[in-house]
Amino acid sequence: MLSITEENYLKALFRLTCEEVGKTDAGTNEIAAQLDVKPATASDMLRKLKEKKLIEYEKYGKSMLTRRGKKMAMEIVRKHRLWETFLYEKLGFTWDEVHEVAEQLEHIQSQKLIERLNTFLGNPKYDPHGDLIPQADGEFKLIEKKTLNDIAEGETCLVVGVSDNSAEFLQYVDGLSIAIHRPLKVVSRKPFDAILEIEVKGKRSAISARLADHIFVSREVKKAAKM
Amino acid sequence: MLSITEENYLKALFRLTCEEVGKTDAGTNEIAAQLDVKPATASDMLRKLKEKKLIEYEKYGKSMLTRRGKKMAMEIVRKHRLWETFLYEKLGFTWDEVHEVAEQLEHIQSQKLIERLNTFLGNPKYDPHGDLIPQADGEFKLIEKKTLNDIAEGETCLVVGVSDNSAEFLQYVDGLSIAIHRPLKVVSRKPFDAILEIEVKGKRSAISARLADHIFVSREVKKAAKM
DNA sequence: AAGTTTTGTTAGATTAGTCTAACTTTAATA
DNA sequence: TATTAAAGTTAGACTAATCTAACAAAACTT
Repeated sequence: MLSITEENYLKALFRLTCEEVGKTDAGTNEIAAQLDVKPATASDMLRKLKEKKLIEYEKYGKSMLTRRGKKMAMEIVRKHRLWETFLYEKLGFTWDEVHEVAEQLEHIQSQKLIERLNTFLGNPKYDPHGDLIPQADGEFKLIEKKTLNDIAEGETCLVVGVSDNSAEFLQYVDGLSIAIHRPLKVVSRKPFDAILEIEVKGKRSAISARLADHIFVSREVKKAAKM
Repeated sequence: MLSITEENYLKALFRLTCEEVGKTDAGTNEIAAQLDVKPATASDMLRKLKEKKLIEYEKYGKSMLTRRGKKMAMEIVRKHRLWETFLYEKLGFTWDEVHEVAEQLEHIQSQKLIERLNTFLGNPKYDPHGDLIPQADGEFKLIEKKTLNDIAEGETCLVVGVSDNSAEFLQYVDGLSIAIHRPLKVVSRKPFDAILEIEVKGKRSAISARLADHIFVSREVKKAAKM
């Protein structure tokens, strides 16, 4: 049985090294920053996780999850996202409120609970942020993420997620009516000052390219149906 | 903000000193036993809780909650029982399974979560064990508990709760078809060997007076309707 | 009332997770 | 390549919660 702290290290490693295509390992400082602890603390814990064969790690080297560590990390991420879905769908929490509470709920130990919750929610595939929920059998499809910056002028896309889960950011995008599974049109872009003009639900706003980089989108929407 | 351990001490004190009429304070050994720690450990923590003005305690004396400590303890008990109700009502957990998981869920910190959960469950008054759920405003009606041993031969009563939440006990009473809000008839009793013959849902069983002491019952049921 | 048992406390050790400060290794750059 | 900067580690200290062992106080019991 892992401690809550150990679970958090595995989750951080999963986010940093597995979730996106291309990434494979993470440095100690990067891991420490993700968990908001000092590098010394992370260094120590990485040594312990290596002992437990949950990560691959050599002194002064980068870290990555072992098969076993990845499996456990995905179970935690699965719990986190199922709880987020519960809070959003059943208790009416908003997009930006769910993360903080799910950070606590994800550590509840009960196999039965999580499977019942999954059934209760109707086997959801995505959480309220549009992130894929790992399945009980360990299945998890990696998605090549495309951001708002990849969308050409005049094109409409579908928002599928965000890469910044801070309450500040989530509230900000909510203020622009940006939401999961909602179409978004890139009206125009000014590359040199890096500002995009966008339209969501008939409402136009400006967004910086730096922020647009945190908004993941999927396929173009040819017929901007219910905008 | 209290630690999980501190919350558990407050909850133990609430159970031992507040929940039933008559009880007002608890000894160190009793508290240690409730929490499954050594008396030395409890002694130390009682000193700390006194520092924080959550309990009244003097060296070598008995302990009781202060007004502030009691309020916090009741919030934890409220959370515990709301989660038990959720697990039972919404996720189909059985009577004897809910306690263990609720022990973890009760420590989740989110005012909003617990109020939304309460609404979602339709403002329940009792948990699946028949125990009263403390209300958000701090209201909590003490109930004079009457046990199966207080019921005369030939009389029928209504089961309202149990005082032993161990999985073993809950499974045992479940095996006798004893359940909350279900009528139970005391067919006969043999005072000297302390065995009661009871009838639930037309099924007769024998139960020792020692175990009967852990089964709380309410008013007699004159017409044993749907037995 | 004296002795014994029960109850409760104190002291010192242990573990997990964190920190700071000092040090080492690796990478970047002039 | 020599120096500097960045990244990472080690050592030592701290806190919270626990334990065991030894001690002290209170409560029974003749």
